[in-house]
Amino acid sequence: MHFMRTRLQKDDFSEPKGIPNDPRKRAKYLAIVEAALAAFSEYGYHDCPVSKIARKANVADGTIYLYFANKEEVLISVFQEKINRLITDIEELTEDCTNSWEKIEVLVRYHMTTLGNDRVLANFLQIQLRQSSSNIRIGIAAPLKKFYGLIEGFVLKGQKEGVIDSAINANIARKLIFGCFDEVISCWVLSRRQYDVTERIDDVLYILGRALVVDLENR
Amino acid sequence: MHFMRTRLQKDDFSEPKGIPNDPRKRAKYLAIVEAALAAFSEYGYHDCPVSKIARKANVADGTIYLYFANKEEVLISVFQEKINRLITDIEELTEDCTNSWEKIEVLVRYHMTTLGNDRVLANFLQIQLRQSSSNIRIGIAAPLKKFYGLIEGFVLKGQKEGVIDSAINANIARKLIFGCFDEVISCWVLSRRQYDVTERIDDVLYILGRALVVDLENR
Amino acid sequence: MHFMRTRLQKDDFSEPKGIPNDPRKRAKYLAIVEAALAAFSEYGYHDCPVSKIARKANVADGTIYLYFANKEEVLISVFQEKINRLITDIEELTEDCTNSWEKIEVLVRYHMTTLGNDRVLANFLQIQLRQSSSNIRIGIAAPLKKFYGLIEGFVLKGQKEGVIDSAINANIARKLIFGCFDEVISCWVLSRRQYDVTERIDDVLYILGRALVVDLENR
Amino acid sequence: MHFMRTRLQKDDFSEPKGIPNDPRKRAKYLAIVEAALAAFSEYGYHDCPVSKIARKANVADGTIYLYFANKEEVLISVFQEKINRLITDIEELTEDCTNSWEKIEVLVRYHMTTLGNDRVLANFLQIQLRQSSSNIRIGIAAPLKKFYGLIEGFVLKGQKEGVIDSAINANIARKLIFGCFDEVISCWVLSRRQYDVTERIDDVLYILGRALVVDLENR
DNA sequence: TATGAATGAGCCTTCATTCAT
DNA sequence: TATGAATGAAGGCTCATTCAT
Repeated sequence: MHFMRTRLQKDDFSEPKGIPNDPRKRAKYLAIVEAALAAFSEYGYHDCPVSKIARKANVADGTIYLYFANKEEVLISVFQEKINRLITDIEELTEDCTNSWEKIEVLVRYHMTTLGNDRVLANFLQIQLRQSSSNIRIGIAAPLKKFYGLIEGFVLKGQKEGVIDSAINANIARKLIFGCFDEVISCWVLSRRQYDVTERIDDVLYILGRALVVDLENR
Repeated sequence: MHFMRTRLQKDDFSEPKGIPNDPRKRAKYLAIVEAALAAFSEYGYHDCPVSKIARKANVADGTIYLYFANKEEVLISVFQEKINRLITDIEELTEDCTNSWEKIEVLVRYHMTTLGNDRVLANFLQIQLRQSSSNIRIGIAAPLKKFYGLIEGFVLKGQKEGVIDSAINANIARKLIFGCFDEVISCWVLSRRQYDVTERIDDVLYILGRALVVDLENR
Repeated sequence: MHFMRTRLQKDDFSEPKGIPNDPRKRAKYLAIVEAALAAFSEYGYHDCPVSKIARKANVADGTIYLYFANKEEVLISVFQEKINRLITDIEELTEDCTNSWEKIEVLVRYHMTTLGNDRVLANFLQIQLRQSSSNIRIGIAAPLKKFYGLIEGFVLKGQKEGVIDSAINANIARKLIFGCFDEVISCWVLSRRQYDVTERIDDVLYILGRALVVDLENR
Repeated sequence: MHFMRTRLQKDDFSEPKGIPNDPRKRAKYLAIVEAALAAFSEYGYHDCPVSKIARKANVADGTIYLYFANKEEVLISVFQEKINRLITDIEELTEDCTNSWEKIEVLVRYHMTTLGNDRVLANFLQIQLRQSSSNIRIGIAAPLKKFYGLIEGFVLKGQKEGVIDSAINANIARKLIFGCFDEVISCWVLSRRQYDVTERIDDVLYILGRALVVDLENR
């Protein structure tokens, strides 16, 4: 039976298989995740047969289903792996910042540099991930919220610290920040022209600084 | 790069079907466009069979292909219809503005109000449209660029007028503006919680004003 | 714009699947070939859905596409299987002939007997195979040329041996021979009346002998 | 209802519309026949939509169905028009021949010259006509039989006259003659190489003469 | 009579998923 | 655990035919 084919028959009770603990399994799990990242980037989620992922991961098609419930879960897992890594890195990098605006600067700089130097990852996160059914959106929601929360936290903290204008709606600020670099990177990924997005980072930070930081001239 | 995945074996003899002039045909063309908008919003582009559009438009499946070359072209046409309408409306509404920042305010306000009051349209523009293959992205590029150009034009003009900080990269400003309301609306559409995005307009404009406008305190 | 007018510009990289070596696969490949032969004969190529072949072969529709690139390739493969068998058999049978006219006699006799005793095969080779698009004609060309070459080779050799009139254009002779038994068998297959074509073999050989053989009365 | 789509529902009682008497109608009938000849030759029967015929004939798609019951009948009518013309011409041309072998010579010469100078007609008669369902074969049978009868009549008469070997089975002789020039012309039509088939006529007649004519050396 | 827009049945093909080995 | 051959549902699209005008 092919019961995953239609949403209606979606087995709501299937627990997500999750990241295996056994290190050997974990290696194969990660191999599939990396292969999927590459394959989705190359072909696009909807035009990427599971068999392409399997081939890139050097496993049989069926093996995918020993590690993931279905194709959607593969996409979700790729996102989780990548976004969690981003979050961890940013948390680490921002530890030593003197104020929250600086943390935002570090975040934007790190995020844009990371994606700007990894077009495959950028393509996945900016483009392929959006090719999603509502199932996927649900699966993505939690880690994405965490990433959002990270940014919004910086804004709120910055407001408490007095570096960020308290009149700003922090949630909107988060959307401004995210929306801004998201748009910058998306345009870059989709552009035929080859240019270096990381060169845009200062421009982005300048405008975000204007938008957020109190007493701008004294920055 | 994944854009070139399919060679565009362009059928040299198929004239683009475009918008029919004959009013009776035009009516059916528009009926299909509206049906497709609704169907894509409801099911998502990839999970929406052409037959669903046909049913919503009260025509036979084959009739779709008298007006559109294929399913992709339907999506593109819906986008063109809608974005052109938005552009026209905004151009009209901004005619009387005294300065370019005001124009941006009108644009943001109008855009957010329009989508905020039409969840189906918002879902289509913010979510379904992004579910696109590279072909679709190409088809969408032109009118989208026009919309982008409208915003960027306001920014540039504002800089000449002295209302917008000339140190800002206008292109990045465009991405900030677009990225910001885009993110705000996307989150709203995807949110389970029912709230009124139009209530966020002032917050958005406040932060965009900070980001762009010169001499903010004296505004 | 009509980017995607046709689904697939035939994948130029798809290697012809060919006859599998793995004996288990080969068995299924042959099962499909036989099923296709029967199905094409029964319904005619253009009126024979792939699903009919699958059903006759006791496989799922999709399985056909694990062995053949498309429906056309199925037809081509059936032809290749059958014509190659004919060629091999004839080559073997004609080894011991004392002269080339005898070889032609054996060829005609064997061909007409084989088809005359296998109406399904005859129907396929004489009728269904001709229902072909130019793609199919191209796919068929090589083995057909081999069969033609076999006949023409006999004629040429016969002329050297002095059994066949050297004034004859060997290529025309090939067409005479082939055209003659081809026509005889085609008429038989299409005829409602049930008769035994093999009874016509001697008549065919008599007239071909007149046409080709030198010094007929002394044969 | 689309009841012609499947054979089962074929309306056996629909009388063939036949050639109209009204001269104005007859002109349009012939226009469609000529357009169909060209269209079938160009695209192949199965790859030729009725709309292509209509366009070539400068009529609306629906108009075809005022003159012909269905697409099959169009093909049949083209064949009838053409073969009847051939038969009439040959009957006329052979009137003055001194013996039946001469008549056969005239027939072969005329047939091969006509088709050899009209690749479109040749393509239709040799290739497209064979792309036929059994319905078409039935519709074609009568005029084809007449053509066959013409040839076979010449053979029988020639045998009575003593110019053609009486030991020959006249029916087989007919198949030899027809099969031979049929094969010659088919190969020519399908060949990429551009050559002049009419130059093969003498070769064909030489070999047919050997096959049929009594006392060849004294010819 | 002529038109051509509309119909909708039907088919080739893909590919997520399963399961025998 | 891993394999990969097999499955078969599903959908985009075509086109012969009809019928309202």
